[in-house]
Amino acid sequence: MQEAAEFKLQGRATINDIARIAKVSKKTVSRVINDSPLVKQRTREVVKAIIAELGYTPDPQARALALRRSFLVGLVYDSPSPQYVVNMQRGILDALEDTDFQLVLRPVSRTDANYPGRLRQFIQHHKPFGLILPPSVSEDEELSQMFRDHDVDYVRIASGMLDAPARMILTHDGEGAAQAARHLCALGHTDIAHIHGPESFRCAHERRSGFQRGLAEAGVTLHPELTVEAGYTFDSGLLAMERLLYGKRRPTAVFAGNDEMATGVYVAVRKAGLRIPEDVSIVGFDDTPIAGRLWPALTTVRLPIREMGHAAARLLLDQAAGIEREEVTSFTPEIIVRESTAAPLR
Amino acid sequence: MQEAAEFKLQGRATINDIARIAKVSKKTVSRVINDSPLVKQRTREVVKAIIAELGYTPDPQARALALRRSFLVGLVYDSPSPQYVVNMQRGILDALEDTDFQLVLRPVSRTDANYPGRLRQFIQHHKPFGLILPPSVSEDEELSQMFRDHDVDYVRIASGMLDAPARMILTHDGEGAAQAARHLCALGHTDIAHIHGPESFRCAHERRSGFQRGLAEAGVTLHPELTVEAGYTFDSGLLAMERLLYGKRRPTAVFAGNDEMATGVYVAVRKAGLRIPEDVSIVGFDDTPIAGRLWPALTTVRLPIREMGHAAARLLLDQAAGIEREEVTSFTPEIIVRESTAAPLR
DNA sequence: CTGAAAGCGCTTACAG
DNA sequence: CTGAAAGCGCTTACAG
Repeated sequence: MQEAAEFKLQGRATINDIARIAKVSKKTVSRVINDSPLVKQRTREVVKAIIAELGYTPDPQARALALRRSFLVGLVYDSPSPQYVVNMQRGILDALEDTDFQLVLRPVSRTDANYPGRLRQFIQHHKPFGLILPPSVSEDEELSQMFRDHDVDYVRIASGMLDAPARMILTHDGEGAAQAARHLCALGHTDIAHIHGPESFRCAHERRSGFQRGLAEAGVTLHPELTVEAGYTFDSGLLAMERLLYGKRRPTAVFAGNDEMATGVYVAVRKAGLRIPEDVSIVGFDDTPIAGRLWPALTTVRLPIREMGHAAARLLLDQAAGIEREEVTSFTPEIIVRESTAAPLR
Repeated sequence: MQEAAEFKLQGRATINDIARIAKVSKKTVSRVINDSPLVKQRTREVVKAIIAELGYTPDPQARALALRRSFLVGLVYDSPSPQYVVNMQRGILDALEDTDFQLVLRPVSRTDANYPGRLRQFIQHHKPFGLILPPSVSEDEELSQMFRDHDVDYVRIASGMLDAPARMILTHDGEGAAQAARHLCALGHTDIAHIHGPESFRCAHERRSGFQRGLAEAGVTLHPELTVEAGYTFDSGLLAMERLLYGKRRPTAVFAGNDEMATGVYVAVRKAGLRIPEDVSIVGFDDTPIAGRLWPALTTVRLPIREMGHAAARLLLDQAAGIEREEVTSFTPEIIVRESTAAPLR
């Protein structure tokens, strides 16, 4: 059996097969697999050649058991926008392709008081390799503390510097919002409204203050009665816009805190019998696929969500490889002018 | 140490802790965990009580190694519609919640000739508990054969009876398409176009033939020049509609094979300066979230995608539990009449 | 109905 | 630079 296996392997090869054929110990094979420097160059080459020849790949379950750490990367999200989630998934999968890591989905509800408890159970039980946290999950300090306590790697995607550079993907949401403001002011708008996301999302604040800053540069002020809070969802955007349309001063332009809400704004404007952009100009945020599918196509602030997901996963792989990282990875959004904005009719 | 652990466990409890405290062997604890009938009632109760008290849960990595099978459920998809994918994920996650199973994402490209090879590598390597296959991946016979050869459970979601009932979620796409036809005919349309999905998708055939059948009932025929193929994507839907609008006979109503393409149809109609539904009535298929976000809201054939995902995951859990299933699980779509359809102006 | 031993395929101190 | 032994936390025949 021992000898026969050298020629014909039943099933997949194991570390023992490699060791036997290479005439070294399993330990040495293990060292080669794990890129330990403590292996003689010649030995390493021989082992690698045999690994390649047999198409051997170490069993992830066995490694997980021995390392007390699985090869799962969890995406923990509570995003109300499905488009955001899909794009992020794509980016992460791009980075994880051809690695041993698998992406697992962990949607959570921050309104569920026990959501950190459920997550703790998940990490204790499945010992994920790492976690990726988009907003607003990324903004929960207690959660990150818990991950550190349990020694699990994570990357936070947020619009503020909440953590060490190696654990952060920083997005300059404020700058993107300021661009939206400059665009609308340049067109000549002065009665400008802003529908922002929920107070519980930090990026909602960033976008609002960036927008205000941009307006201020042009000498325009954001009136409180033209500033309304919504929930980053289609329905809440629609409702918020209806409130604005029937308020005492009707805006000629609206900046919605994300594309989902902007989509709701479209419907409210249409239902009121008004035209886009002639009667109302609309700007969104994110540039999710829906932006280009609307008619007229939505002018929006593009956040490269897929690339952000890719970068977050890369960061996790770097942490594992022990690569130190001093500079923070950051993304600055950029306005994409389409057809939903024009000069006001006056 | 041995004794101390009885009172204070460092880290999480293991099967050894349970066995020691219950004064039985690990094997007996293992039997209780795996619901073996070969345990005396009294013993089972004692062990279960201790498991509950310590909040013990068996380590998935260790079980995976011993069972040669992991606790991952893979979603293998090539759907061009992101909304479809998100809904399906939600349904699967609903069913997997509070189980040990994790959902992993395996997007594939059927145009990549080596895609079965990549999947084989995944199943050999990660030994997933089971796979869920929505269209069009579900329609690949060779793939299913490979899964059977490798002894991995799977569930196919398709519009035809391609497999054993225990491995199928059947959708009656043809019936849904027939409803769309009846709806348009009842409104008085006779010049009706159909933009169908790619020939490589079985459901595209089903929808087309069901639509034709529905039209035939009302004595309406589907003219070849009003039948065009597209790719189930927004862009392809837009292009297809433009071809129809500038063809020799302009339809008063269009049935698009999915909502994504219907969204493209909206834009083509708008760009041509025509109104919805006055000049052109539009019907979609799927009832993804975008249907309700369009203006006017899209009349579409609702396929309960989330529920289908849930049912597929349930089927997988049933297979694992050894539950035999004779009847097939099936879903019949239903038309949701919204605002994008009306009588032709004539 | 129950248990002692061996094994799943890796890695981790510990020696040398 | 390399190896023999023990261990990660489970399950699987095999006995009794």
